[in-house]
Amino acid sequence: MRASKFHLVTTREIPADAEIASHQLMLRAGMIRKLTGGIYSWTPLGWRVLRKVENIVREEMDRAGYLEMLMPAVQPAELWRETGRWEDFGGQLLKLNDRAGREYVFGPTHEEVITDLARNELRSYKQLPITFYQIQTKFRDEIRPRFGVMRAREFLMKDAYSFHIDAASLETTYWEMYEVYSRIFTRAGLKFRAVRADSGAIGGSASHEFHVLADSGEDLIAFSSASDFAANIELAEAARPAASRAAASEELRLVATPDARTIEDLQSRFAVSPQASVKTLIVAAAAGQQSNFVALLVRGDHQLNEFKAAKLQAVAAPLRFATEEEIKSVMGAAAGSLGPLNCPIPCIIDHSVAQMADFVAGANIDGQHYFGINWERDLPLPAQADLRKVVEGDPSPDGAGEIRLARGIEVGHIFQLGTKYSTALNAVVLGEDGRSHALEMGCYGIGVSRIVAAAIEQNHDERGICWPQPLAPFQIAILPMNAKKSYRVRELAEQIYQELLAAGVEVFLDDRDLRPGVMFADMELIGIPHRLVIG
RNA sequence: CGGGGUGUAGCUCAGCCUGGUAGAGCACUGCCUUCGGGAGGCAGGGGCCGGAGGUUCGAAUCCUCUCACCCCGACCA
Repeated sequence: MRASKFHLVTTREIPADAEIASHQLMLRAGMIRKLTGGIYSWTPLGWRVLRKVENIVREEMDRAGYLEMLMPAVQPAELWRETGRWEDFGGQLLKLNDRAGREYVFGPTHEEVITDLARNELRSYKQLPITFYQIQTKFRDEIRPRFGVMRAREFLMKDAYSFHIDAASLETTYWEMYEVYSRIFTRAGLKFRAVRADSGAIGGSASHEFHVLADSGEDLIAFSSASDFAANIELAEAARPAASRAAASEELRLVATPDARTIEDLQSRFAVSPQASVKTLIVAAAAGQQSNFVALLVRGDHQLNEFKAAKLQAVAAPLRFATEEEIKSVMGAAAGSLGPLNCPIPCIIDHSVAQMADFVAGANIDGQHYFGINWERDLPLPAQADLRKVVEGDPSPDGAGEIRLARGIEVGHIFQLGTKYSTALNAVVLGEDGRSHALEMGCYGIGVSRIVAAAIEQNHDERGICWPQPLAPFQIAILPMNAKKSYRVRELAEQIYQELLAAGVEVFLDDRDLRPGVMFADMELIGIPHRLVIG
């Protein structure tokens, strides 16, 4: 490719609305242009990179024997009503009407369409297992699109769906897909980690996420220093403390703590270590509970894991924190002076709180704390649960090594769906036993366009993008210096360009007759790994 | 959706408080000089100051409404 023919438009200025490195660099390099909120055009340069990712994904999927196809982006509402997701998918679903007023959705995912296809195509267990996939534009009406193509509303996704006669076959393909995904991210030159995950709105049982590791990642992942345990922090369980509770050594006493509203205040003004204090959080209770609110207690140095809390039977899902007014009227004291002693609503305490002795907590009286609280002596031990986020240094839940934390960008997610969609859509096949069986189903996604941004997040420096070689738009740039004045430079550049082209190398000839510094800066910005300077 | 912020040239931003001929740098066009790390000079092109309404002799500037975008939160590949 010749630069003069490639519409390369780079800028020095950082666009004001780009927050993270990948978004800034993609705009500065001229890879993408925003059309409107969360919707982007890919320029010829950006498209080359996107296609690199797409091809790696396609090659590995094909190699595993999965079958590429293409499904419609626009899907009839009836299908979504059949599975209940017309409502359940929520505001993210982009709903459309045609001229007759018929309702459609622009596909955010394709379980409905593929399962409809499967119920019409698949008749016998002999056709199974089978895995279909497509690489296609999806639309999810994100509440808050941000970071360019990292969290766009319209994006390119590889989605795959497998069908099985039984759960064992599903599990086999699931782990096979796990390996295929690992190969894909390895081939793309990315540092990544697979973690156990919540299956969320897609539904199903087992699920893993694949994260590209980057400090700017929106997700926190926890993994073991010694074993292969790895989980999204939402899911990572805190190991039950092994030690038994220390004996009480202090008297219970009420202490005036005016203006001490936070754990930090207690620490700085009353020399109470966060490990010896308890945080009390008031959340809405699930419908039908004896009280409208529940108090959740975690140790002062810990943080509530809102996902774990929302899963508790007694707690309303989604989680809702009580407002200041609600706290005041229910507890009789303001946040900052709350605690388990004389607590008018049910308490649920984290396992680590159950281990505490001689601890400090609010007295449910404004400006007062109890010091020297001991379970079973001063008050009965309430219900316990795993409530907190794991922290660095916790023992790994599988017993091997300790927890480390890292930031990641979710680029892939695999699910064992089971029969959720096949049952809803009545997709069955005949088994060896001559009976109908609901299809066991798995689904597997990769955010193709997100990978481009994630690769930049993980691989850039102050001068620009440093593509892993398999994703680079070109492998080598030829930069002739001052070519206008030297026919030798021009001829040599042209000759080498032709030779590399003939050899099948993706070569970029900068024939723009610019000053050297400009060429160097541009090539470094767009991240061409190799550079041949002719002078 | 809740909270905060911003809309002036393709980009980054001044100007607004205190109303009076719309600006700078980068980018773009032409010419000259320069030429191995984002050059310099000269001459140019480019704006319904987000939109609508109002106040005023006069509005980018003041007022009202509206739209768009960005940031923080819940959601996700």
